[in-house]
Amino acid sequence: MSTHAGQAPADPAGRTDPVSPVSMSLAADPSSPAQPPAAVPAATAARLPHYLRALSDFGATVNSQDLATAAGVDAATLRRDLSRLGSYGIRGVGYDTAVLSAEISRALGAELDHRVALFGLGNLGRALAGYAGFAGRGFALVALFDVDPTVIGAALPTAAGPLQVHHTRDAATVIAAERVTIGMIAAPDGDAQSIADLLISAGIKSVLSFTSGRLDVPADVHVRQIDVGLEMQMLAFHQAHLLTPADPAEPTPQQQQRRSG
Amino acid sequence: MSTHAGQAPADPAGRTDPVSPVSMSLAADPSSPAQPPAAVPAATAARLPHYLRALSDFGATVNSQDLATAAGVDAATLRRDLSRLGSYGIRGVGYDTAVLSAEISRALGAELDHRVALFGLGNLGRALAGYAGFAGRGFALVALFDVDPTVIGAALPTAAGPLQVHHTRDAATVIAAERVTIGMIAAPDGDAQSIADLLISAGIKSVLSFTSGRLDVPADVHVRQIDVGLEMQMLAFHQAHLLTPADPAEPTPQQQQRRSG
DNA sequence: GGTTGTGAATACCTTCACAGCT
DNA sequence: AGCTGTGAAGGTATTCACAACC
Repeated sequence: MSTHAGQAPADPAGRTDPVSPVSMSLAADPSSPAQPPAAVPAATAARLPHYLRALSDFGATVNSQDLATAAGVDAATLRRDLSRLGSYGIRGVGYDTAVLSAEISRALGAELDHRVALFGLGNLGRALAGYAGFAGRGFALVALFDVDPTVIGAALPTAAGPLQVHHTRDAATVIAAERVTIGMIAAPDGDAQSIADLLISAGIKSVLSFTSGRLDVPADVHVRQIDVGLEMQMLAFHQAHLLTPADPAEPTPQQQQRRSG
Repeated sequence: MSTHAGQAPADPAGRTDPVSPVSMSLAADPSSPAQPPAAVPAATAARLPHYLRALSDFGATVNSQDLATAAGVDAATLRRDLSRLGSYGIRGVGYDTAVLSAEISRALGAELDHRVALFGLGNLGRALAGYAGFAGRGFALVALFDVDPTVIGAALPTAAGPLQVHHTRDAATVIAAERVTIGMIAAPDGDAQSIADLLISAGIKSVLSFTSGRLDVPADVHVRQIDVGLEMQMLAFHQAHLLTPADPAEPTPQQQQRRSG
């Protein structure tokens, strides 16, 4: 995902993609009378993590222009996005990075201490287990599952220390005991749906899957999929049509200018 | 990314996010007089890979409703998307899966035989090297790079056979010799920009990075980023605001109905 | 003077609904 | 009868531009 002329970056969704249309708020409850707390549009929500990361590149304060550039979006878009979380900017000055970080983190639910279970310990699964980025962003990897008898029971190294591998069939018990809130699926494509079913019946509402097919889940379960092949196809698309690089919504704001080519 | 009430799936861009706004076509060449071949909007482009994958679930023909459901989008959206590639449907019948696959593949540039170089052979890099999905989708992994002297020169197993590891500093030469067209970065965050610089000077226009920070590249270079931590933050957001699951553009169309909760 | 927050304008995407083809 | 392709409508998101404020 890049943008046009080397200036305004557009999207996020990018990954892959472009755009996700559905906003996310008022729809659910027909009984709420007045106005719901506010409702952050999906497009904005997708950019918040980018802002949070970009914030770490700055000192005590930032103005919208600089932060937007670092995050790969338009300054006006950034200001509108942030204004949806509340008025945390100071006119004539900019944003206090500490305050803003805290507010974005709060909006992202960072204080909820999410506990993650990982299914599938092949190459990718092990790489994920070793990923150090979890703890730093408020996620704890607390359970590992696989169906291969040669790894079950073993203690696998993870970024936060070794963790014992359970059989997938015991997932319900372990998930309850470990108070898991997020499931990650790094198993073969063919096993994904049954793992998803299992997660659903265990009450998990958030799933991150690295598999390819579509997962069939109830409407209240949130699935995000990371598909390397799909991302590559998207790059191939842009390579094929050598057009002005456009950012497919994807969830990945991108680009700026710099060099000239 | 899921959708609301358990019915129409929305987005794609998803991954990450919602939406990418920029379309992609006419902008580039001010010299073309009449109408450019057409121009596929970014939102549509992001969904094409999903259609392609969904197509493999069907027999000789499919109608828009079934294919849309399988791909996680609205039937009208699918029809409009496909109509942008040309008129490959048959009224009263549906789409011929073979014809449609071929057309989508062509639009995605599948016949271009993309050659991929991978930078960084840690856990993630090795997992990617072993990823079997490349060949099947028209990508060939042809070069491996790292800076660790203990792996350089070694032959690392990949899905398509062992490949020798080169030092990153020799990338320019190897990229030219192997006619690489796509670069994948699985190195530590701090090394990403210098690798990107190197790719750019070697003439690479498409980059898929698994790092976190923003990569600074010229406007004609297309970058897609896969950031696991960011995806997790997005899940956390939805978990925090237990709203109607909305699909963040992301580049990932999703969901349908099924069970009820 | 500088910068935010936001009304208004614009662009884009999705969805409806149906004419037209098989 | 069935289904695609698309005009038109509706909704959402981005961008401009400026008033309010520090």
